[in-house]
Amino acid sequence: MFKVQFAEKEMKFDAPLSVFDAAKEAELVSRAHVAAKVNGQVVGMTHLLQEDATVQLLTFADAEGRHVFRHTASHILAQAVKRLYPEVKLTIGPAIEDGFYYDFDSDISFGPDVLAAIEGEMKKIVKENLLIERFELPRDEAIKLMEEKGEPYKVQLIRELPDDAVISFYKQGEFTDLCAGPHLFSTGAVKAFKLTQCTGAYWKGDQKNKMLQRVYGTAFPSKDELKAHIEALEEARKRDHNKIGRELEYFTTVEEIGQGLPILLPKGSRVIQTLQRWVEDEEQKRGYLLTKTPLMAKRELYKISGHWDHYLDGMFVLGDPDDYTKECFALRPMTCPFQYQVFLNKKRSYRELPMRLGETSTLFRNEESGEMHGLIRVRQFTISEGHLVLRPEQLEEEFRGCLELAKYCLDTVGMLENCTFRFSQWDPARAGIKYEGTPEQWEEAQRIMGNILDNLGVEYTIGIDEAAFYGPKLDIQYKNVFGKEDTIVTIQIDMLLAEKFGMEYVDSDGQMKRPYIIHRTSLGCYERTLAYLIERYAGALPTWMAPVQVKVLPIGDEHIDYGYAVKQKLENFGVRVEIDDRNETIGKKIRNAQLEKLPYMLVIGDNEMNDQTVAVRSRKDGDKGVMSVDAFLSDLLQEIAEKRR
RNA sequence: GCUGCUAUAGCUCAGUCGGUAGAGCACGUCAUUGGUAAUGACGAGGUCAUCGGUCCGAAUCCGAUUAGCAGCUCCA
Repeated sequence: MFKVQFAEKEMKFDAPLSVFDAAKEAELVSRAHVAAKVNGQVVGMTHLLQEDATVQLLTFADAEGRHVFRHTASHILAQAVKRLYPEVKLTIGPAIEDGFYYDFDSDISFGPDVLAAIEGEMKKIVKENLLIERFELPRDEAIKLMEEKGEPYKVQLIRELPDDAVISFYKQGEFTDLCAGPHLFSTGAVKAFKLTQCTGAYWKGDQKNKMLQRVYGTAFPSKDELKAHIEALEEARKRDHNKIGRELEYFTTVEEIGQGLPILLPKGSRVIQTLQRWVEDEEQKRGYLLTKTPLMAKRELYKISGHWDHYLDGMFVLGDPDDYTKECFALRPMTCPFQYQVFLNKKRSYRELPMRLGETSTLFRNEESGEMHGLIRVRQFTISEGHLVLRPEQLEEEFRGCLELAKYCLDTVGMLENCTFRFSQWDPARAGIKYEGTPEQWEEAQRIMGNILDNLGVEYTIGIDEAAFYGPKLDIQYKNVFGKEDTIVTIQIDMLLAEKFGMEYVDSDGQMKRPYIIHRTSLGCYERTLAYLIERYAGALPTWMAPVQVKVLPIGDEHIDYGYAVKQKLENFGVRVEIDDRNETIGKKIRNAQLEKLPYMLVIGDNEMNDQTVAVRSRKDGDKGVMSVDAFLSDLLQEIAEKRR
């Protein structure tokens, strides 16, 4: 006799039975249940219960349930591929955030026609409603089975499993795959799926390995859900900054200038200027000292910092890096060693610390050709860079200040709610290769940072092997419309560079001490931020940062002079105004202004000119009625000052 | 850098079987003087990304390069 505790009720059983049967006995099971959690572990509905257990039934609405569902979809994909192309070798095929993929080693490339054929075969497999059975094998038999099936990658995976690993397989019809599972009960549940694309991906994610063919897909329990998902995806892609940023004339690129070197057009430049002035003012309020340091330096500087050894490939070098009979310069890929010179300018006292240095800093990084993406990944960019030189006891307080500033900036522009935090740590396996310093230094810095993050109540994930070569980071991450994540803000503790540059201060006891350094950004890279803002607001930026805030639309020629007078008045208060004095109908002018997504239109005709008023139309709410210029201006300035979203 | 896709007017895109290029928008001129998402007429605009090859003939087929897109890898 054993007890099974469901959320709703407790059941007692005499003989072992499956989760499905137990749930059936309890009258809890429905078609929607795709898997279960037994004592916290996700299992399939066929999992055998034979002792006391807590069982939570999972549906597609649960993240774990979705995962199981889509993992089965990936097996259906693999089965279809093997039916159509038996010579293709299987590798791995997990569920991911919005779907699943499977990597194949194949000589033929999976173009649209091939994907359509595979989808057709998958439909058949779903219709066949094959039962999915789990079985386990000892290692040698598992290897033998996969060798017989001609799956060398699977053999390799089995060989790499730890000694105590359970080696399980899942079989559906003629198809058997090495897999930890769990899976659905049968293939019939995968009612709606779509293969979305095929791309290359390295075996085991390593550039040195063979490139495989990765087929991406997504799956849902119903066609309606699939359709809704695809529509939502299309909707998101309409916000793609790379598309509307060009259409709305924020930026462009020119073949002759080169990859990763966008031209910021007047609108994009104005937004960045607005953000930059605001961030610089905000930093000034928070005690930052402004610096302006060179964009390049001799190779010797980067040798001291370690960049020459660690990141030469990523730098633009002017001259022959190996010819020591001549000077060799390199454009800067970061600001640290330049800004440190400010501290090093004279002997420093503990009384001067914390020293907060800020700079709107342009950097150059020679990214590989396939890495560039619109304004998000570029070769030249400008960041709100800063370095804080600290006494050790100031570290936590100053780290808090940096985090507060970053959160304030991200919140003000409306991005904070979609940010995630990543505690980026080193990988001891790459000590001495990617990372400098001793394990003791790393453990110390990571311990301090972990404590600070915990004390501040920051919810974070841990990213192993994501640290800088000189220390751990708190990276604030943001996703673009394709779901791809990049760092927008970073706060880093550096325990190495101060030593390399011989930075020290005279402490209260007269002893020379080594300072801690925080590297940080307030709003990150302006180009990247602009890209995310365009996507966040679908091009309709909040009034305070909109490149054009107001457009004056005179109805006829006789209203143009008054229009210019209104424009002038607003401009006197710093408002960014344009006037559309073309010989076009008012309908046309409104349409154009609406498509430009600017916040306010002021329509002026006889009535407004005679009464010294404006007819206000907002992009959001349409016609807002007639009001005096002063009343409009006063509301507008209020909105801008509050940085209303 | 790797895998796949793409490149025709400023923009969005047609262009059939290989026979020397077309629309809408934008732009210019003229007419029109208007009231909350497109007034009308006319006009100008292209070495079909670049270079090379096949062919009597290439926007079209092939190759390379450059640039753009998605993914992988990378991201101080």
